[in-house]
Amino acid sequence: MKKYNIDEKILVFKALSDNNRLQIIDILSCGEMCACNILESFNITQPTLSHHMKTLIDAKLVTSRKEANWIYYSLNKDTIDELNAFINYISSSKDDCICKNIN
Amino acid sequence: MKKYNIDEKILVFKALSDNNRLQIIDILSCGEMCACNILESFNITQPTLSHHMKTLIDAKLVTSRKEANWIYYSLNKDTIDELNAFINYISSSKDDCICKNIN
DNA sequence: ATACAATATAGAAGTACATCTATATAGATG
DNA sequence: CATCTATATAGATGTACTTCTATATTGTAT
Repeated sequence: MKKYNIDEKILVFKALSDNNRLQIIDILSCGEMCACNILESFNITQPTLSHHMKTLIDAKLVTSRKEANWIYYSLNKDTIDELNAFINYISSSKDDCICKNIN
Repeated sequence: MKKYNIDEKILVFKALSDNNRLQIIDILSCGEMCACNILESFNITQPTLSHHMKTLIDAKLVTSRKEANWIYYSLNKDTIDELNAFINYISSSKDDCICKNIN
């Protein structure tokens, strides 16, 4: 796992471990959207949404852009691509695997 | 997200949100291994490992097989493939997206 | 049968997380 | 400048998670 920052990946997996946040990603898959529009789709309060958006941004799954009164969010496809690559990496046999040191 | 069981995916993401469990997956990527051998690679107690293995099995990321005194664990590649498919699905624009109902 | 070895379960302690209400901030508009 | 609108922060509460020690279970071997 040399070439990956595990702590970053854990942040990403944690961000994806919540139903509301998965739905937010689903919504953003169609394109950029502002917080107030996202909020309409959920039965959560505005501070709760704000908290979830922060979690997604900290995990770099989402980026934000301010325009006038609104903050527009969009998916960060690079992080998603990297996540897929990481999942394939840890689940595939490799030369620098810890298991080589067992026995 | 019609064709996916979100709760199952959340279980998988939670299972992957832990450094020890990611390392266990890394170790198992080389092939089947018994609990006692996995334990050697970690600074955790046997009950803690047992708990982590249960989490991985509940998420269907790992399967187990009993032989004599030992339980052998291996990766469930199907779950990993499905996870990659799911990540691609939620992050891609689609016809049944919730966002279609916004505005 | 008894003792041992591998793994699981119970229960406890501390930490992290999701959510809420109340309030603050920052920028736009009248 | 005062007000309104969109979003963020603070602080509280209840739940979930990680880890431990102690003990139980289950199967093997003497």
